[in-house]
Amino acid sequence: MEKNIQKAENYCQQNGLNLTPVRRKVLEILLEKNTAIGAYEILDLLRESGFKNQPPVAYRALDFLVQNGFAHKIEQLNSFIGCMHPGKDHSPAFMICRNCDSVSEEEALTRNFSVSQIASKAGFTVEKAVIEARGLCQSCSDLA
Amino acid sequence: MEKNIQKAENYCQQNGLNLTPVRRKVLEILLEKNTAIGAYEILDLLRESGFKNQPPVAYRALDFLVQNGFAHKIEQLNSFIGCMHPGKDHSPAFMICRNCDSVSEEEALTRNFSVSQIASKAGFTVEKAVIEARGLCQSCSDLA
DNA sequence: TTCCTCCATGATATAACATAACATTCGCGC
DNA sequence: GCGCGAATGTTATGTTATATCATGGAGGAA
Repeated sequence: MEKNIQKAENYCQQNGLNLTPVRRKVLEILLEKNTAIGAYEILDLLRESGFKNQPPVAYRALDFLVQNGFAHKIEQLNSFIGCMHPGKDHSPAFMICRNCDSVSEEEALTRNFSVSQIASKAGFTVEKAVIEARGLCQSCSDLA
Repeated sequence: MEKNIQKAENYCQQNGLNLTPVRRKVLEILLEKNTAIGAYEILDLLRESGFKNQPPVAYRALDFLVQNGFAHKIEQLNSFIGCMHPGKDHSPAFMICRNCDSVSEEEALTRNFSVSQIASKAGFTVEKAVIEARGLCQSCSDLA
């Protein structure tokens, strides 16, 4: 995980972004889990680490992280997850396990899979696509 | 629109579902718009029609409608939209225009487009997929 | 009929998620 | 030092959603 933070810091330096202590801490929090975390849970963890804990603190940091590709919002869960490849242009699809709550990020931009293909039939220009699946992850299937 | 309500009523009768006055009214409200509507806006409209207007009233009706395929939740907007083909097994993709707020439903289940294809690579079993794109609709593109 | 049960609704309260608005601080270039 | 912009501090409030318990009404069984 520390490696990912390093990568984030490098990326920020190269791109004139300011990875301040709160932002960095939130990113750490996100990267430590493979589940999505709500803003208020993050807030609690921030407080434990001595940061201020009013809602805007978390939301601002999350905005920054999402904006710059270090995190994604999982719309179905109203929560957030760290991203392992910031900066890289990607169109993620999230797999949310209903059993263990794990969330995994897959690459959705393949020849066989493009929201834009569907959209273009309708004359729609896609700027951002949200793809989130619910179901059972590998491990939870194996247990069944 | 009245025709769609009719269809819904028939479908309910055939499937032992109870399209009560509130549920029917909420469905009417949803079908009258081509944008997504929030629960609290629905609540206001319900009150105007003489229904009770505590939050659970709207959420219960919406649960019923979503459960039975008469409506979908648009996760990015925390709001709801009526569905023109209840009962039919479908996997919708929504196109949300950032300019005019229209939301259109497209069919996502094609040979070329399956979340399950992506998921299966990861050993994930999809039970429900949410696909929502943001961008510009045809008419708004034309104006630009 | 009476009772029971199921389903839907009524009603109150509160939880969970998110942002508006304004004040303060601090680094940086002039 | 001063002005500026970016980030953070702070207070308040807005928005979305659910838990919980009470009530009512249709339909079946004894």
